[in-house]
Amino acid sequence: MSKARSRRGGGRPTIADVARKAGVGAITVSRALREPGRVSEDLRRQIQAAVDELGYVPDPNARALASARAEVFGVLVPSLTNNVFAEVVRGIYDSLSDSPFRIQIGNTHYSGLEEERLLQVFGSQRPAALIVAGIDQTPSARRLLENAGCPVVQVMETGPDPVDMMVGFSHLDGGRTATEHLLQAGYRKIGFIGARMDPRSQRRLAGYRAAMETAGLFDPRLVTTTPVPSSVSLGRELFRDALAKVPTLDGVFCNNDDIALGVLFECHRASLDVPKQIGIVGFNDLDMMQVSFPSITSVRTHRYEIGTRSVAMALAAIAGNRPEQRIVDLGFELMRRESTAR
Amino acid sequence: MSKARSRRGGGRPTIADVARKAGVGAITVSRALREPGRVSEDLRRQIQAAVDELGYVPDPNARALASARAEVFGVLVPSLTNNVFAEVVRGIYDSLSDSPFRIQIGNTHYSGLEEERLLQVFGSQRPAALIVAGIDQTPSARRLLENAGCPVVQVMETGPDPVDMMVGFSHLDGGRTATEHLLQAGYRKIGFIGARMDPRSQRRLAGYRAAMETAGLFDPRLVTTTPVPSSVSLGRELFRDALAKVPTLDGVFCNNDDIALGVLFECHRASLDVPKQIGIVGFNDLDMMQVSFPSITSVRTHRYEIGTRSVAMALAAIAGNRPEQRIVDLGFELMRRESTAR
DNA sequence: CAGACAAATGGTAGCGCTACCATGACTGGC
DNA sequence: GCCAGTCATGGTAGCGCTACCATTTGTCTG
Repeated sequence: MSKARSRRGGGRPTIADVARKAGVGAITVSRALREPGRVSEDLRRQIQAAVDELGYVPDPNARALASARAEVFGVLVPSLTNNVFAEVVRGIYDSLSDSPFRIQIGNTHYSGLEEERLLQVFGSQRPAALIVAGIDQTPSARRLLENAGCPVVQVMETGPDPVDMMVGFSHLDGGRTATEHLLQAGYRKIGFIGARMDPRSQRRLAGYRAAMETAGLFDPRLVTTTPVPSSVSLGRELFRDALAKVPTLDGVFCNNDDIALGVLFECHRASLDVPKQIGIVGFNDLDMMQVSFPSITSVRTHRYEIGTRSVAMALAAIAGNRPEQRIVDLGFELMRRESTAR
Repeated sequence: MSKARSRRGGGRPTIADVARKAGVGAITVSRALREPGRVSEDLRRQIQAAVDELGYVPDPNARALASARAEVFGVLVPSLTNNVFAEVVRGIYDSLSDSPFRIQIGNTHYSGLEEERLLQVFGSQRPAALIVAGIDQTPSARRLLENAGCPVVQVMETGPDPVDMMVGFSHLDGGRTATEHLLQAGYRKIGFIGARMDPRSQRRLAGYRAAMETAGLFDPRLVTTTPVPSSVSLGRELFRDALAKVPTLDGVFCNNDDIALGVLFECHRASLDVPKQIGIVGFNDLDMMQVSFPSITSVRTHRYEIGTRSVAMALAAIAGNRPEQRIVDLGFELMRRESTAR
């Protein structure tokens, strides 16, 4: 039919092929696909028929080049395997599954430098929006976000100074609430056990410390932390360290639920009664917390909702109506369970 | 300087700006960036200086359009929160972090139709490679993979008929090995407990069944499954169901470790001695299996390595030297622990 | 020293799409 | 019935980059 398929390109149908087949101009095909309302119903039908017949799929690269805007959401998280971020990402995916937007995830490995590098890479694509975990960007990363030319949502935490928008909650309040709960339950020698100690963990620790100081019970020897990535087995080890330091320990607030589970298992192993001798509180409230024996008190966080909400805000901003509320605090909920019921 | 910044584009430096500043042709800049060996050292240095000074970052969309090939790895997994796939994805990310390739993850939600849709979307970008979980693509999805025009790696499982390449292991053998271990330990009324029951779970079940039939002990009432997504709490519930059906149950092979953990907790709650009254075997060997009390026997799978290996094979194929071994079986390892030590 | 050949560089012409700016056909008000 | 104001459609000119094909220079052969 055509006298010569162009040398490059895989011979896939282009918008020009569709236009020819439908007997319209290329630009009308483009419009029919992106702004159907601006094309008469007749032509729309013809074009759709041509699209179906040819199996035409628009080339997103050409689209991005021509419009100087890629239909991509850039998402930056510090870890892919940590269930917490996986849930946020799942929320983002589910919210975007019916939209034309693709998603590109970057793994910063909890490194500010890596975050900068990824922002550079992501920015070069002119993404439609950026969603980044945390509020502690390096100055250079912050500048990249400010100049990204697209909506930016910082997630997981709230803070006073958003680049653009924020969805999260106060980790400091979460830590304080968890610790106050232990205090109210009558525990006194309450330890803090934390792994990784990223900025959010630091703020949970700060909340713990505030509560303990208010009660006049803070003692630095009660705090056991490590920069090592969190795991259940690490929770067990850290708990043993903590007990070695302070044998009279009668409660622990754990950085997260993996650590808490490790503590519980070690209590079983050492025949320490939970909650009688040791009270345990976790953070995030993973599904297993309510099932364990005994079930474990934890601070429930709304991770999936953080993902869906951040997308909703970004989409609104893209559509031109930026939410008037730029900082959304989704809060948390203390789930009281057997591990602190004494 | 330039008489008029083009109306479109964000005013970011382009390859022409770099070329002008370095006093060379645009194409030479392009080469210096992509095939440094073909440009003299002098020019390379000049060009690098211009790139640094201008802060030039190539536009991946323009690059993809011009070269009919995007530097993107498309990755299709059925779930983002399931730790198993998260580990595979982490391996992929780590292997690709120093390469120019970006990664795009698609979440199929265990749906063949969704997989087809995503393959369509991914294919429209002309990705550099595709990595897909599983070997049970729909005929239409399989056709899309065959016509993708790029290396394809099917991961998680091995099978007889790869689209292109495969990295995984035999879930059937894994299930059989786990069950045989329980039999050797002296358990007789061994149940199978499974959630989600995707094709891989089905094959683990088939392995269980094969082992039980060989021993002359298979009984359909020993099998308890549900299509519901897996979780620790579900494991607990399914175990109660299984016990209600067969009160003399003395062992369980669990679909995965979440289920196994749920079973363990229910045993604690019901004061069933593990391993004396009930033997438990999990699948995947998550970190917590070795820490739990008692520790849980599990089939260790090499998820991270599946990710790294699949990338290595794809990169080799892109570089033009397709591995001669197109099917790589990474095997598994039975980790014997307290939960079956009677 | 002519001719052949490789290495280094550049010019031109798109890749497939959309922004921008016409154009023509209507509609409605006075 | 004329003019402004819509609406539907199309043409043209790029977006920023690279494939392809020169062109130039230097090096080697006989």
